[in-house]
Amino acid sequence: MDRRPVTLEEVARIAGVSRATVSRVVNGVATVDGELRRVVEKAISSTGYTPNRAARSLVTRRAGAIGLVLPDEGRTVHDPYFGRVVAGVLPVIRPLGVQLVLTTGDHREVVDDLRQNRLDGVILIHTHGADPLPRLLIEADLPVVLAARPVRPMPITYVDVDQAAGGALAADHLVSRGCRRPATITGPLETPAGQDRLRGFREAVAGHGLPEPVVVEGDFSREGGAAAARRLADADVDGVFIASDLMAAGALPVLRDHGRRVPEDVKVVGFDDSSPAVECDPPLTTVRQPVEDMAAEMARLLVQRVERPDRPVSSVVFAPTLVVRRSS
Amino acid sequence: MDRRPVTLEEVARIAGVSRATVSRVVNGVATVDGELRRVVEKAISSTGYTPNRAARSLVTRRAGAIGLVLPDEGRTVHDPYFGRVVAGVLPVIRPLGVQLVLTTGDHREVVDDLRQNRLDGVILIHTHGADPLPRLLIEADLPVVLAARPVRPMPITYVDVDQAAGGALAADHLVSRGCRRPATITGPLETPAGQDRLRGFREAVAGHGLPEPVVVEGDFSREGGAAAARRLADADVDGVFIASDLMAAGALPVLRDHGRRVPEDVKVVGFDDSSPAVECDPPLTTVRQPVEDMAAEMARLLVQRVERPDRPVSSVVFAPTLVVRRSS
DNA sequence: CTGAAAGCGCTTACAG
DNA sequence: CTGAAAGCGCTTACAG
Repeated sequence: MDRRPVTLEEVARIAGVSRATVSRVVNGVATVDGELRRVVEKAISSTGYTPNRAARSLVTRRAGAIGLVLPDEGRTVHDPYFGRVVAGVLPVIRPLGVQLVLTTGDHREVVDDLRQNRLDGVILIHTHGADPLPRLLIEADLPVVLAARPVRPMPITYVDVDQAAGGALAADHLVSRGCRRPATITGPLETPAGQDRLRGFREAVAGHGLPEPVVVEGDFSREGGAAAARRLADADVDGVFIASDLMAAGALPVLRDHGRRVPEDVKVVGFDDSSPAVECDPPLTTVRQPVEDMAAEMARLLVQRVERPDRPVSSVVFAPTLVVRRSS
Repeated sequence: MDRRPVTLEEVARIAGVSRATVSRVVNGVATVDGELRRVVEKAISSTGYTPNRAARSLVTRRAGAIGLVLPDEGRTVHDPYFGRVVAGVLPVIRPLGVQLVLTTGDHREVVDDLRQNRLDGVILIHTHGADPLPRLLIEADLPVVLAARPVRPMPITYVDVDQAAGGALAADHLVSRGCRRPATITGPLETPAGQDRLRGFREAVAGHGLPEPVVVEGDFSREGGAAAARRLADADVDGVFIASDLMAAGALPVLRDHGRRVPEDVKVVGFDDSSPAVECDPPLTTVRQPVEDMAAEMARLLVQRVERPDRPVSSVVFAPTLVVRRSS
């Protein structure tokens, strides 16, 4: 049994043409004569030929692979968000013959992999303000796409959800449910997501002619949500927009302990539609990001960037949706 | 600014030796003269040389990459288990210069990737009994490691937790907490995990001189757990081993609705130590698999298999541990 | 122990 | 439009 895969050489011999011609057909070069093309295509399918990517890589200096950079901390890998990103990226790149490589956020390694053509570009998820990697990559002019708007403005391609629109969605929903005395537990206010969700919520509340909402700053963590809820438990509010499901999961038991029933006394809307949203009691109404779609778009933008590095950077912002459950 | 990475050629010129010699030093061939080796090493570090993997791949017929095969269903990607696997594999293969490629379970693609040297081997997680992929890979003699013992015995390398020992751990704990009338909600009894957890639990219960436990078959799902709990709610039992946290999360509200307090009236032990275990009310005592360690071992076994395909297949079984929380 | 040389399987100017 | 040929950057028999 022959373990050696079919090569271009063999296809060429069978089709009675040169290797160059087969190569052109494989790569879809338009100038090949129609009849010849047909002969070659038949030879390809009869042999089951697939190009050897190492050989191709060697001459094109393309890896045929993009990287998904995880934070150094294993922490975020556990996040279901991560799986949704993968589910969005894969269907876009597989048909292109591009592989998805998982890599940790070690800066040297990422830059090295890119420089040495082991990776054609990278998708960065969960970068924080202090992370120097985005700027490093921009300065080296290496293809990169961020999964969120960077903390400080920079000439980089990113894909994000319209955070402010998400806050507004929450406000509109609470109002439609009869809330008149709104409050919010925000994310960390030094992050774009924290700021924008608050701004959107505030503006929509004002748009409904309601009083300025009570604002307590949180930190996106379960404990942070619980702490913020303690400060809110005795306030005169009847609806709370909590800027992450995880914080909401921390807040719910606190509200209950203070005798505030959800949704009867106070309605709650979260953000993310992550697993805590479903596992909470009651299950959370929440703002959902179309993560799979966003990830697919990141993959498309990255591939585009790899193929046409000269193109100007462009970013894309997606609209969030509301998932209604029993907490409101 | 020169974007071209340093090549073997340049290092050889700088060190005043042939390319072959540099190659030998890079690959740790022992026969190189000590002095020469030092000169070459200096040239390497002064230039920051890293081998071009496409070129190397082309001649060695090794991809320098292994695949992590996800189930076709995007479903399981969302599982935190997946992230723990990645966190375990990466530290093992990075130092070896091996990449981790994510791929879906399409059989043709997996076999093709392996045959065409785009992947040196694959790790299969979440395969079920009907999945033909493991057998396909064995028959083609392609390197593969399973994340669990296969449903039907086959000559394949796998890494698993000692499921029976996990069941015994649960039994011992319940008994030590004073339970005398045990019950269990099992996994699907056609799976090895379902069978073994039950067997281990039963044997340990018998070993303590207690009566045969009440057994209700479940299916590892939340709803299945709830359904099984309804059949158990009015039984005369004071301790339940539930073979997955997810089922336990479904069972807990049912028990509560039937007026059975956890842990006062009935103690509960789950399995997996997954996120539902923490998010349950009360949080679950549960059997934990050392997933990161197991994943690291899978990576090691796979790399070994790639390097020495002749070696006999061996598998590894890890011991589970008990995580005690408030449900017991 | 070391080097000259062949060759891995492609792509791509360059002629024609 | 097509082919002959060079070349991508390595590894590895093969001599010496």
